[in-house]
Amino acid sequence: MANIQQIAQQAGVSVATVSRVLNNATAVTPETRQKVQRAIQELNYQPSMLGRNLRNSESRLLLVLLPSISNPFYTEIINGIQNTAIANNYNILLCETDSKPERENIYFNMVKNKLADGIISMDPTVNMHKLHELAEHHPVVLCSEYETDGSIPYVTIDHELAAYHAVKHLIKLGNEKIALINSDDTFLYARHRLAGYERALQEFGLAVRDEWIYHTKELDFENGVQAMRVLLQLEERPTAVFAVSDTLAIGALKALNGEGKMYEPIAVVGFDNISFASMTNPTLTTISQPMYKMGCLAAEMLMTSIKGEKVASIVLDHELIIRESTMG
Amino acid sequence: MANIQQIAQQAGVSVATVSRVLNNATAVTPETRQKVQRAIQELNYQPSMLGRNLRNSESRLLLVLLPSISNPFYTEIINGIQNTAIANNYNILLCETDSKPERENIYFNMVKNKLADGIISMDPTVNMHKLHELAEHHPVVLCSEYETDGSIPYVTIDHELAAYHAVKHLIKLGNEKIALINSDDTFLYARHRLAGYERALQEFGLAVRDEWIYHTKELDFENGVQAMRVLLQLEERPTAVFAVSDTLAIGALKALNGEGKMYEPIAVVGFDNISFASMTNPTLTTISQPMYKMGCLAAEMLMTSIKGEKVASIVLDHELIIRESTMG
DNA sequence: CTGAAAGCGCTAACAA
DNA sequence: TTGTTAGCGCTTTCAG
Repeated sequence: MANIQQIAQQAGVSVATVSRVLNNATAVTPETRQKVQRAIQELNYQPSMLGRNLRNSESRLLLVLLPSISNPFYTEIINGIQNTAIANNYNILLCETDSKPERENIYFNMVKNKLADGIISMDPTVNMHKLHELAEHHPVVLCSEYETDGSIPYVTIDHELAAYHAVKHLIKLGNEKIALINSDDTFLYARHRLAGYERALQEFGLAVRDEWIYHTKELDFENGVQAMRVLLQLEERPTAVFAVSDTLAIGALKALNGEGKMYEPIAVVGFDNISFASMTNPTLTTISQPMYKMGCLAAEMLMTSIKGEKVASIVLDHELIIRESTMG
Repeated sequence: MANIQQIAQQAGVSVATVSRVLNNATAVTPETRQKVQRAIQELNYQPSMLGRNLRNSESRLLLVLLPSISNPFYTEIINGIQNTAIANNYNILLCETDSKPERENIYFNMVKNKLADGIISMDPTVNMHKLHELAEHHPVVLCSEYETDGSIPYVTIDHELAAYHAVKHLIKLGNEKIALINSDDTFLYARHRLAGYERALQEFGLAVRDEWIYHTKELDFENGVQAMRVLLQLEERPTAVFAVSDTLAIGALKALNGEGKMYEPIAVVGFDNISFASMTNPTLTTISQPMYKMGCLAAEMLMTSIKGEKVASIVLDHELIIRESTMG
């Protein structure tokens, strides 16, 4: 692979001139430009980003941290991030942490090392302490995650309100025994959704019973199946379930299609509106987050932050999508 | 962020010595090492990958090209790639092309530019001509894709044989009218699966009818719904369907749960064994590819190729997973 | 065992 | 308008 020296030689100019043509910064005579461009053609030259980045100390690469790409929730967000980044001549790097601190570290170091210009974290399992440390000297944005007290800018929805709406919908349908399939409540979103669930129940004078609140370790389908099975065993069975993730809700539907068949139907509401949610039987009522938009905004915020400007956090609206799983 | 100079100064040694400590290549006196390590601690130093990479002209980054992360088929493969890469001190960069040539180009350039050391392509829509051009001078591996005549090493299963097994299973169940929901047959895997479908039918003296072969543009659920609807309209309705992707098959099941209810049940076989496949109603019979292993092997092959060694292509075994969708 | 210095490919300040 | 040159942060040869 040719370098800028060879192009200069081939074109009979200096490397500075080649660089000028490359970045069309200052004026170059049309003839000179021609000569250089021909040389570039002939040697099939591609400027080395490594050299350029080292010199400019920027990489135009954005890191996107997520626990796992297996949750389809992230798909649309990533689309938004990617389109926005590319439109601004940035590229993104998808980084799966698998919730492992070592991996997280690798990616944090890439930012510290200038191998990437900034980071968008969508990982609820992230080490917030380390992230704050990183954020002191490097651009960081939280997407769909946030910290109330935090100094790191975020884009999210109001999880408490969304959960409240979901549960209120179930109450309006006449349900009085409503279970919650929640994830690990070390996560802020889990605590907020729990709060929304409780607020809705209390507002309508309904009982909040511990045995109706199930915590899962992860968000896979199987966890939802498991949770629903336990709820079905209860002496006092709930008549409706709010799951904090579509993947869990779909697992719950699966359990209802199996052992649940012998009981009265149970209404289910999920969260995220993943594409599979309209493929299940019954189709799934769920909360839709503006995922694409969240991604776009997160990318914009990060790029603004890279420019050295301050950015403000954003809270977006959600929407309740009513489908068959709450239609009896 | 401190650089190697400052560490050298702080420790009262030369930059060369700092570099030696960093890479513990040649011997350094314990005391000197101590001094340097203390300086590194004090200044919270991280060596710049940019500088290091430029000097070594390697990045220890592997690019993984895929059309879209929305197809869950890729999830496990990526896991395999990532685990293998990290175990060998490499990192991966997930690159969604969205089947757009411009994006493809961006990523190819990253390799040409030495911003990445090699590329694993899982994108059936990739421009093979350009990929070959890239492969002349840079390490490239195909995963789950391949070219018969190609000079690029690949890891895959035998798509023709797998399709043959899937269709044979349907025939053994007594089906004589078997439809195929295929993707765009500009893709090699689509042509191979078609060939397997035809071979099975012919072997049992069954008709291959054009109207039973449906081509979809993409692999989303909706395309499967659409395809099944069309097949249900047919005067001579098939009694079984083989879809070349679980996403399509799940869409087909959806259609069968809807308008298909009025007809006799239709058996369905998918392809890939994505995690959703056991969540549908009925659960989906499908071909399972050893995805995790494919990912591991692809990564190993690429790293071998980066070392400058030759690598041979690999064909792995598949497996038929029988579930409810072919159990009447 | 350690240090001085060259150089990876590029950009930009300065000079001509 | 164009060329010369320093330097981004690092590794590695070559001397000492």
